[in-house]
Amino acid sequence: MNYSPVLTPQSRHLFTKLLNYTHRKNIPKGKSLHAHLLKNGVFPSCPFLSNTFVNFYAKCHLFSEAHLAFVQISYKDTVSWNCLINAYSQLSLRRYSLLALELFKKMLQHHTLPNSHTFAGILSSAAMLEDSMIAHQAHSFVVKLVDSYDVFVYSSLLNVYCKLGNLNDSRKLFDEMAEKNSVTWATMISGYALHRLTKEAFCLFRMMIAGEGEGVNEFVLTSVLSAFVSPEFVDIGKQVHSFAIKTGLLSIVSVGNAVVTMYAKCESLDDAVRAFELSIAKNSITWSAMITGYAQSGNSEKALTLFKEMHFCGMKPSEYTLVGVLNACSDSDAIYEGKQVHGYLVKLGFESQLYIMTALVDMYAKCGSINYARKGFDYLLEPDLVLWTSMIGGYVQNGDNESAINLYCRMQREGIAPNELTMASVLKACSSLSALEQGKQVHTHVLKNGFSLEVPIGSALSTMYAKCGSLDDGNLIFRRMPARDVASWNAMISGLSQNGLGIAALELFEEMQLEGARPDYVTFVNVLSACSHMGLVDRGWEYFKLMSNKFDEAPRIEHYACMVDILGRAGKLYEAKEFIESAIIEHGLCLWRILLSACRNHRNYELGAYAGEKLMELGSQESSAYVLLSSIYTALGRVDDVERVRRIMNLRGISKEPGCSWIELKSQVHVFVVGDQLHPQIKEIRSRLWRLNKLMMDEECGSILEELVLN
DNA sequence: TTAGGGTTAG
Repeated sequence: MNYSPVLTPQSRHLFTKLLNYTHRKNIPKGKSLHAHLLKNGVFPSCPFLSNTFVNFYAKCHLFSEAHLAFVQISYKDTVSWNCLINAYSQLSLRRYSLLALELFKKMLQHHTLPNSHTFAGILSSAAMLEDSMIAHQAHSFVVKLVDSYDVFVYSSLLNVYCKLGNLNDSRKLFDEMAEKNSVTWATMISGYALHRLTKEAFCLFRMMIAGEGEGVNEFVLTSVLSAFVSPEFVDIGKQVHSFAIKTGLLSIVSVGNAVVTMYAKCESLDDAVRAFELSIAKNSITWSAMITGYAQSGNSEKALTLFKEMHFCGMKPSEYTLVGVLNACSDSDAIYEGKQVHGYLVKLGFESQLYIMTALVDMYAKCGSINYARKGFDYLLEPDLVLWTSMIGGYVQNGDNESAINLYCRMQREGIAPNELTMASVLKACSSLSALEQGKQVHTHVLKNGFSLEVPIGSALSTMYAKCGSLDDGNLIFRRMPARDVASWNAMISGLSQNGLGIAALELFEEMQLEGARPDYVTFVNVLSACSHMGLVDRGWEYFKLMSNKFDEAPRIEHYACMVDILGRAGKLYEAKEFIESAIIEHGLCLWRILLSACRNHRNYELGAYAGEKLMELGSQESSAYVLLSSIYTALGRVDDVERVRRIMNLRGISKEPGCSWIELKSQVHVFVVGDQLHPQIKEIRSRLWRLNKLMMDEECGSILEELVLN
């Protein structure tokens, strides 16, 4: 219906007032005016004013009142619908975007023709929901109904295609747009930034400033700065920073925040700190950006200190700040501080917030308090996929692989689709349990969900098969992976080595180098461990030296341990002792422990006693070391020393933990603890073991037998 | 003289 409003001077006065109340979100005054007009019967006859009231309530987020005012309009026009649709769209929240789309459908059912204002809102809801069907449908409407010069609608279209990842469509639209303004430029630049097309984003920014920088505002600057997320872009980031200083735009707080974030992401922490300190107007985002910057660069303590400072400055933390600081606690194993932050955020009423709960669960899991993590998980009635994945990953990190798999099964029963990280964690749980059947089932889920063999799924799958002893399957997956990261190589090398195929493991390491992949410290642990299993002393030395000479990797305790193991297994016990004593590394405990075992295996009790005494001197807490030492003294007939070792063990409160082992057969896990008789077939198993032992004895595998009997 | 688009912290 066409209606040309004719307002009396008095109505115009009231209307101006209402606009003012809407702008200021002055709810009491607006409501009182509404009541006044209703009482005097002025306004039902004037749709123009009615729409303005719908708009007033909607903009003040009083949606029930807005709806009431809306249904009371006898002749709803396009504007009446637009007021509600756009108020919902502007909230940028999923459920409100869905409501906006619902309203749009009803609008069409009521035969009300949408216009450019409608599409601006509908397209931003489609962008929020990343709904490509709605975007395309709206686009066809736009072509039919909207003037191609309408910069609002076309910027909105540009935005939705950017959010959907159709950057080529967006750019085509951008180039074809007859009229562009700063919003159009900012949208296109942020689209590139969002999809990590840094060069394209910067190129567009330069095109914009080549036109003498007209229209460059805080939105354009924050968009382009958000594209610089790794160290190689810090120089162009600095250029944009200088531009912001020259144009005076740096005084706008969002620009300052984007500069701090940019330097932090580019790992120029000093520059980030300087930008933070020079910020005149800091808001909660500025503090969050710096705290997160510290946390992500491993400076957890500084992150925590800054969080305290923020509190003293009277600045209230936002959910982002809290997530940042909780991550800092996780990374530095700061459970005490983490609990304090937990108490604080409960006080602030943030405990039901999903991202915060995810960070809390993550923090407790990483700090080893898996039960607290689970409590947090259970607190939220509707955990999202990230939270499920964090909890499952938390169990895996804490070695509770059964709980990880159980939770994954529950997640499936509840119909929640996993993502790559969920699958990788569950596969890791299967690997650790050597649960091949379970692992195969998870593999079918990987296929069903259509995940590709890229990292991390590909490497988790090949690791699972390799660790469960299915080396052919592991290798098949490994070879089919489109690209392999160092972890994938490591997993396969370690799988081969652990399954007695040391030579194949070393060949794979050579292949890795030929392909130009750079080994890391884990690779060398695997390679050295393969040498150890194969008894390859010279190659062991060769790789140990290669690590620092060619790859600039300083040997860590694990590598020293492998070398002691190599020498020990080969019976080069005195060479091993000298190696330990000349090692430039602290925490020699585990090195002496390995030597002690080697001495026991080679029956060199004198040197074994020397290693054992070193362990006691260093305060070893490992019960097996004391047990071994006392059995060596027993063999040497040194009864007093046996008694001394036992006394020290008691004094230090060290008791022997029972050994435990398990195997999965036909989807059932069989567990064995030293000395238990619980397994239904225990007699049969023991008798078979003794027969095996006898066979090995006949094959002169004396040391292996001794190991079996002693453990 | 009612209704519209884009940014920074997880």
